Amino acid sequence: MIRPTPAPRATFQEQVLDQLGRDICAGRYRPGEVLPSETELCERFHFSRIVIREAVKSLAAKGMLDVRRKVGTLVQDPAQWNLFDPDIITWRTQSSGVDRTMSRDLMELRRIVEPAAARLAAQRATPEDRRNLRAAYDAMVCAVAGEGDYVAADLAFHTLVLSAGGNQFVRQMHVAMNAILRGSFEIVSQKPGGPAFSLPMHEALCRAIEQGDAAAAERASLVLIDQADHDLLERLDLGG
Amino acid sequence: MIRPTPAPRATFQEQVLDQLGRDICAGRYRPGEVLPSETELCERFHFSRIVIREAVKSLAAKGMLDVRRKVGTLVQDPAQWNLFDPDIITWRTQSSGVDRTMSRDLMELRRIVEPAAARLAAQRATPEDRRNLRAAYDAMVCAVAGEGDYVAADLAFHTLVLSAGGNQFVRQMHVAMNAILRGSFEIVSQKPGGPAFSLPMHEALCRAIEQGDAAAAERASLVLIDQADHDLLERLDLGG
DNA sequence: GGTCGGTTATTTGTATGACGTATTACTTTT
DNA sequence: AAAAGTAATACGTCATACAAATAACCGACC
Repeated sequence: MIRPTPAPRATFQEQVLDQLGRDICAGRYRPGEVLPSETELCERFHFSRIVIREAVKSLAAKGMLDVRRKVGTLVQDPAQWNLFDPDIITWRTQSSGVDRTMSRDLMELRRIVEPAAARLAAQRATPEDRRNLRAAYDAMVCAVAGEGDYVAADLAFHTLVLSAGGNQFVRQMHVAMNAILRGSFEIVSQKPGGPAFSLPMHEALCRAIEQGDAAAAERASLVLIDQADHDLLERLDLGG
Repeated sequence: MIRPTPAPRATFQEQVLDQLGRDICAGRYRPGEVLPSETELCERFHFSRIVIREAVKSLAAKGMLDVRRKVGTLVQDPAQWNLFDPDIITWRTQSSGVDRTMSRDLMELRRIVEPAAARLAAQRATPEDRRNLRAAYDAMVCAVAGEGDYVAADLAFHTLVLSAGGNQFVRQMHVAMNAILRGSFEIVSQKPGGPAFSLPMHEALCRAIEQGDAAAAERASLVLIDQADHDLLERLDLGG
């Protein structure tokens, strides 16, 4: 379901944006370097200046580039990038396959945010949130039974947990979180009995949020994270 | 030190970008609405299409707009915006003066992230990080003694705490965090003896990180947050 | 010799006019 | 009434030209 290349007939700007974004995330242009001049990029891509300029502007808006007259467009230090930007996350995960540092940072982020999000969800989830969460859990059960995509169902469940607390900044992190969750769930789904084993704790988390039990929700979330970290570290130590 | 209007001779695109960003954050264009067409915006701003288009592209890159052929450019739902984008944070804080929901969400975010960041900092800060942190604390002491800007010094200190853990995603949140910290510190700095009162707990946090005592760092951070929340809630209840 | 000041070259910024293209909405036909 | 065709519309792209900022160079003067 992932589309490695840009949509077949996206606009030219989108194609250039995607290519440059990938190039930078893959390190083909390094921080501090200057990109080729607009005219040179025009020649390379065989597009007009407008197309190149608007792509560059988009990357600058994401904090990846700093464009200055007479000097050119500089690649910014990754600390300046909008790391929660969905495009940047996509490019980074596709290019370097989520490098070791990013994996560690994302695992830490999850451990910091998800239990707190579960707490908030238990305290504040609306009836609709609770229904959606239960529906997402049911979809996971179906997936385990062979009906549907397990990884997608698990991702949807965790995204809902982040949303249900009603905190806009917590919800915003779901794209970044998905990057590490996906890796984790793919490992689980490849283990014989992996998905089935993870179901009970998801059920516990779902029930705790439904019943408004913040402490139980936080505990359940932490157990899931312990399991996931165990799986991921195993894979990382093997040089995955 | 805050510049309410765009820099006097910024490029035209930057002026338009800034104006449109402000307009959207202030609710003068609501989610789901379509912006005026490019030609109409040209007339309003008295700039050429290129200027308008590049400004719109930048906003689209930040997730605020969705531009479609034949239909126009739609204002996206705030859930789609890159809420951690520095520009968006600036526009939101300047336009609505940090509304109640945003304040609540930022306070929660701080309570979730900062104690964990303090933990990480205690565990992993480099010698340079520790020196910088101590220097920032010393600057706060000077500010309390009348030498310098207390709010700026306090902001710098907390930014360093977020950075010292070495987690790129945690560090990235410092701009959002500053939005709520600034409000908090301004209250403190207006209270007689407020800054002086807050110094000892900052010292404790600084020392805990220097000594690698993660639990103490987390505790100190939480105490500071309790104090800040108390101040902020007091102000909010007064309809601030 | 070194510093100051002006000149030049390079790179992005802006303007204009024209045409391409996707998509909605309307109209016509069956 | 449904389907097919058509027209209108708003963004997408191109080519060219010139403006403006600024880094780098060079010469004059102290």
